[in-house]
Amino acid sequence: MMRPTRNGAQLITNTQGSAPGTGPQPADFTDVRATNLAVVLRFVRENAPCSRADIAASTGLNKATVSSLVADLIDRRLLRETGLTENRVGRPATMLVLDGSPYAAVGIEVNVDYLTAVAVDLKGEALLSWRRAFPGGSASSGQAVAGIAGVARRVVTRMTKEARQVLGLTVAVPGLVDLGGSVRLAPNMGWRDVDLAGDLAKALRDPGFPVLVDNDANLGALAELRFGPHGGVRDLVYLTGEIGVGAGIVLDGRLRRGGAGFSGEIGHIEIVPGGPPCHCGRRGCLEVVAGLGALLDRTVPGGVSPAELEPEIDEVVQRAEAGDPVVLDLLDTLAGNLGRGVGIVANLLNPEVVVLGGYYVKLAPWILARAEQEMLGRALAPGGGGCRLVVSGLGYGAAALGAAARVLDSVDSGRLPAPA
Amino acid sequence: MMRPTRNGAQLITNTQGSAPGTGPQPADFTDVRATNLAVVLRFVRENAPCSRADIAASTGLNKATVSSLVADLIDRRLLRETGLTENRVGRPATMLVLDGSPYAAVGIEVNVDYLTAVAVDLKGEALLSWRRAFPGGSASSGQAVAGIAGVARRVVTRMTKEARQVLGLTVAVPGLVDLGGSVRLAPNMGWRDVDLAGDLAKALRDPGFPVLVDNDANLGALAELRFGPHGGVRDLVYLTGEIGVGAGIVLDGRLRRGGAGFSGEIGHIEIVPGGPPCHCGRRGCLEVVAGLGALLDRTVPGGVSPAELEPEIDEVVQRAEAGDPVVLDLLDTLAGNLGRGVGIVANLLNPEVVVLGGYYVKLAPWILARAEQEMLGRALAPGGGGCRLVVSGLGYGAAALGAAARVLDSVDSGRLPAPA
DNA sequence: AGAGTTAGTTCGTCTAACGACCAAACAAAC
DNA sequence: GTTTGTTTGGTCGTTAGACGAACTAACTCT
Repeated sequence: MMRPTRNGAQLITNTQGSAPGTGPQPADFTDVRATNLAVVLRFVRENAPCSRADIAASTGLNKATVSSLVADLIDRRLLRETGLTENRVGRPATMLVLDGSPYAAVGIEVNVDYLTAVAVDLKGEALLSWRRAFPGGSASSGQAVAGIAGVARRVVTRMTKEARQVLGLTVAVPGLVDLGGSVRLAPNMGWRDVDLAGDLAKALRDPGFPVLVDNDANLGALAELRFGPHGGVRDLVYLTGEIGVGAGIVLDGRLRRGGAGFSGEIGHIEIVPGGPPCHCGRRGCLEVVAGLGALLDRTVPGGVSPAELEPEIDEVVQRAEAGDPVVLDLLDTLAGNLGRGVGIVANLLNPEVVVLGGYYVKLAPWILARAEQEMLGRALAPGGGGCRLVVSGLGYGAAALGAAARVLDSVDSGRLPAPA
Repeated sequence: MMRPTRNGAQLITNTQGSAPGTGPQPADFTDVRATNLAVVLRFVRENAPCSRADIAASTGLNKATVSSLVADLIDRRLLRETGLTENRVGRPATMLVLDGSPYAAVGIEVNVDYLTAVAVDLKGEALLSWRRAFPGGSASSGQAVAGIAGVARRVVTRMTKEARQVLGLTVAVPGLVDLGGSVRLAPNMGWRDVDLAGDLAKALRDPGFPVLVDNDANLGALAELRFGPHGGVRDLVYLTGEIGVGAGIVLDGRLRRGGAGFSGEIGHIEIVPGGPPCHCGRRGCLEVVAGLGALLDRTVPGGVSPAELEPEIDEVVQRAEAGDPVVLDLLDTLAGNLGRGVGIVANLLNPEVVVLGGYYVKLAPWILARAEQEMLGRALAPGGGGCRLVVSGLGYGAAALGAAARVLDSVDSGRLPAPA
């Protein structure tokens, strides 16, 4: 059997908050070990249950090496042996699966009116999913930090009761988050320059696990990458459909945050020159012509209150289902503008998939086709360069799920818990 | 002294045309060696002349390891020892520099009317720079391949005469190039689905070095990254200013080509809805409102002929220098539209630098300030998220230079020539 | 001359991948 | 049942190569 080719390889580092410009890191044996442990872990995640022999055959690693790596992963309680295979020629194989019981990854999504917390095990299966009211828009950032920390503590104690070790906590915030986990600007929350990652770590008093903060669209993209139906996709853009619109950009399999961490601000791209004014001070931003604010302003009497977005969207859906021509027309216009934004993304980034998330999911029946058609008509590459426009199937907690996925990603890329 | 932190590391592969979806590659000792050889090579490139001790101190590698790695690189004729240091306390250091003499990297830039070939040594210093007329727009793709191959052969024999081994050849093409080096669409050249990389390799009959093809904007970005004055920048966008406008996108230190290789098609983003028609069939594309066609159509009687772009631009420059209000007004409008395009890039990708290349360089005195102001006014992040708009200093052969740089990049990332 | 300082090499240690071999455990053929 | 073949997974010795410590070399300064 042919061994998979070993190409020229290069080491990359993947930490939030590591000193920039330190240049390329040299490699030593521990890096090889970490890489191979991660390779085996990911293989089992994607092919469980599987045997050591399967791993060796598929990855090209030596059988002896695989045995050693698997033993290490079992020591660290990341893998578990299950039963043997039966009714096959030859010695039966002992099957391996991810051990779901000892660990938890926690994600919290902060929003204007509510707060979602999820915990998942190594397999990505949900352990808990809480959603509660949260006066994010009206509270001070200090109060908000206290509130988030409170929820985080409750999740952690719950996990501890289940005898699980928390591997990490990531918080999703709708706004500009820099690479150190500071929230530079979150207009809807009324935040500016809040060191959320630092403050949370302080509030949790040496939690023993990393606390990270990231943009909600970025984490939505990670959620799609891990939990969505996009097998093997390496280039994906996720769009949040809320009052604001944000993009999470994955290229070559990893989030691309830009120089300062502020990539994905598609909501303030000018789509309609001289169009309606945006709260950001400009006009015709994607957000005001394809966000939900514009839609609800014209369908809901008395304007939009962020705290009651969901029932208002539901009303729009009902009226659309009933065939209300005013609503259908507004949705069509929104879809057209959204498609223009997606067209820009397709031309500039050539992703394989653009995923619509947030409230766009509920509106999909009336906007997806038009938006896709608009995108395809605007992309220079024939057929949009292979770009598909699809709807997220992850529901509301997508960013929270992505926040947990970010913790799992750091495990997958070599940051393993120590053996017992 | 503190040793640089070793973060979790992950192996990535970096070949054009490697089978997709093969998953993460496991690492072995040869990968460690290749990585560290590349680390030393890059360090010397950036810090030459330097001693073994310098390398060890800065990279964190052990002195003994550095000695071994340097010996290997000298065997491969990539490094060379120069004189000793003098007048310093302690034993004098033997200084190391890149060995410029044994190798050459070749880049060829194909254009509608001309063809640029450059060869550089390991240091990136130019060995030759040819520019000759080339009936690209009017010839069949077969004739074009023959023409390019002819130039390539002449460059190779010239290099061979200088006792240099050619490490690789990259060809820059203005158009959509897929990940296998096929030109899918090059409107200005009149090409569609030309397997340029394959055809060239065939025409050169087993050349003994890799032949790659890439988009001109992508390679322009690589040229800026390597030869431009942007030390340490990891997120950069390069804009070609020709009749068409293209973008090369570098995020996290590497080109991001998108799912099919078609990223960077900024020229056909709609900037002015309902604006002037573009040859692509749409209206108001960036290319028609900020490309050179629009400018020249209105300043040069009788329209634009691609073959005579340069003198026509020179005339525009002269009239601008003379204060011609019509020209100044047109340039201001162009700058405004360009700035809107750059604003989109800044919002979506948050690069540290956007570099204007091509003929934008000549026009910079009249467009740079306005375009930057427009971009800054459109970026959501304060101060454009740190994004600067600058002018390329590389001159016309930028894409050809970038094509050669791509060859050097593959060396830098571990694809070293074998020892003698 | 001797002390101090810095550069680079040598040597032994250690990690971890690899190849070859082997025992265990089964199915199928006899 | 016995034998044969197949597959799994482990053991053992080899090997690549990074690392640390000790050592030698070559200079400056006093």
